[in-house]
Amino acid sequence: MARLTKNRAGAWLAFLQAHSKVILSLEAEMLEDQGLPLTWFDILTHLEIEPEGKMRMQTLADNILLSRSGLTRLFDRMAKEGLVNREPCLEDRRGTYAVITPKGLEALAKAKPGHLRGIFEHFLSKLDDSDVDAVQKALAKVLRYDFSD
Amino acid sequence: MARLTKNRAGAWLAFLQAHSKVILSLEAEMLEDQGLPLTWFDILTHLEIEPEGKMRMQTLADNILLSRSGLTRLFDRMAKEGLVNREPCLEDRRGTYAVITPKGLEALAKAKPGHLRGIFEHFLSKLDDSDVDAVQKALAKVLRYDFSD
DNA sequence: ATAATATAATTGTATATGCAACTAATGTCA
DNA sequence: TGACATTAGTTGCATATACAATTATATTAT
Repeated sequence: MARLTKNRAGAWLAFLQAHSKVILSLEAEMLEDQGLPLTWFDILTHLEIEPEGKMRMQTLADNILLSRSGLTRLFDRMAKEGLVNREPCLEDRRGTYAVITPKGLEALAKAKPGHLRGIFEHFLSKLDDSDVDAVQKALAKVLRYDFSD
Repeated sequence: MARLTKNRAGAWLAFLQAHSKVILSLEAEMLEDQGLPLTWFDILTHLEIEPEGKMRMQTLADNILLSRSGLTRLFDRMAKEGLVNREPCLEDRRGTYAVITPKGLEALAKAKPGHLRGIFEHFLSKLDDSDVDAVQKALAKVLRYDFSD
């Protein structure tokens, strides 16, 4: 294992702290301005990009990194607000589709611009183009699947 | 507001996903190998670096980004395991010091090498020196306090 | 074809966390 | 100095999440 130099420790700390700072801001703003928890926004976003606005529960849970039971409850809460709905899955009758409703699409459309503005305000606007490229390139390596894992 | 180019979106997504991936791995390993939740490790680390191994509850809560009530309960759980203790604060009798115990120091010392190894394995080892510098520099800008906020 | 196994989603239960209310101590200002 | 506001910490209550068990359906092996 290589040495933990000052630069490496600095990069790691900056990574942790920057994430906390930015996410806390975005969460607070989303809740304040739209009355939506960020997880709700996340779900709506994932459903919207699907061709028919629907996705299997399991896949959705994987996408947002939540346990299946966690998703079940979260989804219940969102359904109670009319933002999403369950639909039986005909191909596999064990399964359920998570579907975004018109009201969900509307809430998402309303929330998106502010969220995007927040991402700029708290993150992107602080970086010049070369920073953006460097961060993207470096963190893509972190994400890359590695056989030695 | 500037345009959301493909590169910018990519950097933002990589940032989110890299953080999730790395933190989930580190959390799982810490719990698996040491029986410590990562938040516990965090608390112990913050206390250890204090001159006398102690810190006011409020300050500690701020440092680990937890509500005061959240810390009260978390600290109770850790105290029940003997890793930390409360001490009255003589200068301000409303206050309480959070103190790390010998057992806490021991647990921390035992857990540190593995955690460090994890940070290398999941994050630092994927980056070359120029990545490290670039990430550190870019994310330091994100953290910088900005008067236009 | 059928028995054994695996998978999708939900539910029971335990844990973790935040907000608001509360208590005790401190600070302030008129 | 003494009433009022502020601060530190804890507790009651509501919410969010995970793990294990459960139910219903699908897949596999013989």
